[in-house]
Amino acid sequence: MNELLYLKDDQIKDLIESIFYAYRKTYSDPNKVLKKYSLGNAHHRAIHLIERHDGISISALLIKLKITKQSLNRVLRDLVKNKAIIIKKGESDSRQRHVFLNTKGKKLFYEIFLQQKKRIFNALKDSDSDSVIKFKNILNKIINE
Amino acid sequence: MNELLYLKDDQIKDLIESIFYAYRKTYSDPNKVLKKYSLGNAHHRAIHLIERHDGISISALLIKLKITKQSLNRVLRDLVKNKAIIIKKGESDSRQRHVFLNTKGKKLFYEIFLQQKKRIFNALKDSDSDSVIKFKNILNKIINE
DNA sequence: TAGATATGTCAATATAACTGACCTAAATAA
DNA sequence: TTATTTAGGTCAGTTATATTGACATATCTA
Repeated sequence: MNELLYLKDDQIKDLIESIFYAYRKTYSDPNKVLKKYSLGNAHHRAIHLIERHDGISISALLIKLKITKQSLNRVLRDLVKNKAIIIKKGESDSRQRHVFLNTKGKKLFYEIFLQQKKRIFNALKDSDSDSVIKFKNILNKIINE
Repeated sequence: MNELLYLKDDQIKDLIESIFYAYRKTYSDPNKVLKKYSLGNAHHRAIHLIERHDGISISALLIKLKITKQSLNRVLRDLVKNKAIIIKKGESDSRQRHVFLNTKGKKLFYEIFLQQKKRIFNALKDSDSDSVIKFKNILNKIINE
């Protein structure tokens, strides 16, 4: 199958490199904001997931973040200290904890997100919806492969 | 401009999340291989760049990796110990060092690359070249934004 | 009631980065 | 030629983020 130009080894090497750069740039944009709040990338990823999944449980966070509960605990402790999140006992199952952004956390999330959004928005604004759909599609294929 | 569906905040949040997952998956595939050689992700990124830019200088590596020379030095020392690279003095400017993969390094690179290639190849093999071109295009726009 | 589940925590360690200070050798400009 | 800049190396200490392993506590379920 390697006869296709875009599937030659060198093209795939380039893509692998580009995926790294796209990740690094997208996730370093908010560093100044994070520093202002004395938070790091680990906190950023947690905040992102909590915003996307309001009331997410600890175990669900662990699965998405793929870190140990000891690591997650440090991150959540910092965020509680920072008054960015609140953790509530589950109602149906009180062993579970559900994590929510509070007002300060939401403000923080949007401050972070704004930095990242700029880059993505500017990259996409001149592309047609077909390009964007194909982009998402391939990204998802890479993830789910 | 926010009236376009694919540029709504939630869509952009999804994309930012997907970029992270695509990076994480692509770069965790070779972990078993790396562990076998007692190397980590830092070594992987260096090896990748050295393969792509044979004879690259220390300063060029520093710029691409965006790490300090103290960090890079540790990585290169490990790779020299591992007999994966050789470092030669520059001919025209003997202050400079040029880094090359040797036979063992090339073998190691391809072993690592094979793991990553599988994922990318399978993700792309059913896409037409137009999709792949658009994918690359947007990835590059994100990087160069 | 016994066992499984969800979570928390203590302690030690690893990895990969950082800052800051200082050093050598070689190239280049005054 | 001397002074300065450049390319790179190194010592020491620190930080961020993760790990493993052991153990504790509620709470749910069979």
